[in-house]
Amino acid sequence: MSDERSLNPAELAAWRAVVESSQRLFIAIEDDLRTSSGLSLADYNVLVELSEAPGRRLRMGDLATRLIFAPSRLTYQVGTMEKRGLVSRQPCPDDRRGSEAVLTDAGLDTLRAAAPGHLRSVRRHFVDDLDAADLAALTKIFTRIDERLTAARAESR
Amino acid sequence: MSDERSLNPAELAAWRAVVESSQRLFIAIEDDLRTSSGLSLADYNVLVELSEAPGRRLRMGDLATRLIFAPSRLTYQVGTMEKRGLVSRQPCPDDRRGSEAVLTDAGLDTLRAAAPGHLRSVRRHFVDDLDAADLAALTKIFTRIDERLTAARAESR
DNA sequence: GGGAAGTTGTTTAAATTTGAAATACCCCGT
DNA sequence: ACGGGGTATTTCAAATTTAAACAACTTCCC
Repeated sequence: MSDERSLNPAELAAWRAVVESSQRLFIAIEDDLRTSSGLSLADYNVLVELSEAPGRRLRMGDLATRLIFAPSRLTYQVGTMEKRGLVSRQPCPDDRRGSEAVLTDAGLDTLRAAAPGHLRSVRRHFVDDLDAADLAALTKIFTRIDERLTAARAESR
Repeated sequence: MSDERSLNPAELAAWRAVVESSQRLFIAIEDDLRTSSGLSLADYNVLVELSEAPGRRLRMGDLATRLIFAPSRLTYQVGTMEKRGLVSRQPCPDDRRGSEAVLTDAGLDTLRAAAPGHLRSVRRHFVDDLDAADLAALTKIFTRIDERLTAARAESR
């Protein structure tokens, strides 16, 4: 647009709205999840990813990528969930460096118990405020941003 | 929409797109800021808030609210910035319980040095992908979400 | 085959974030 | 003026996150 050194008011307003509101949104939804199920959003997302994966299991690296977690963070995260019996860890059959996180039955039960409340929370704080056009716009915009980021990341290697 | 227990595909797609992409977006922009200026996004935002405040100073509580920081987190954050000479802390004149964070000249210089690069980064990863309609849509949507959250928070007290 | 080079995960220590409790103070009603 | 009930910020310990250094494999390429 104008000066490439700064942002015009419309650009700045959009950027600040996204930064601040998304922050508050995630906090509100995580608070709901914590009080209704005792799970953190990270816990929940691990359970979702594993439950959707074939064999209810994923390589640590895959899981880390999907969750956008640094490797050591995932090691810790899965460690705490293992202690609580939600997942177990198994050595990877074909690659002995690797290990897999596996969803336990208890983990699946926990997810099933937590999901309705969480989805209700997402609906209440997010979806209910939006019409179909809004949803489409958000999906388009954030998908595009993500593609660009991925492309940029690929370049810088 | 349909079943109030879950989300339909369009709703789920929008939610996941926002969660994942915004995450990656913030990480990318913070990485840029870190390498170009050595500041974290939290550092930067503190500097921005103080620079825009009358007298370049804010009560700790106000600052915490604007940054969406828990009080003790802000105490720590300002502590590290004080060590680096970016801000100073002064007792609040009219309320002896309180203290104010004050932007130092060095802090302002640091902000001025960091801002162009940061804004360029925001432009590159975010603004450049969007047209005026996208920006307006984002501003509208996230402002609405924020209003609802604030209303909900007010209710629950 | 042998080893250099690259992967995958974990470990460690340090930095950050959280949450509860402590501290210091304000303000209102008596 | 005094007590009780808030409010503002810090302190402290525990939990989480990060970054760097490792250990154990795999892969490539000769």
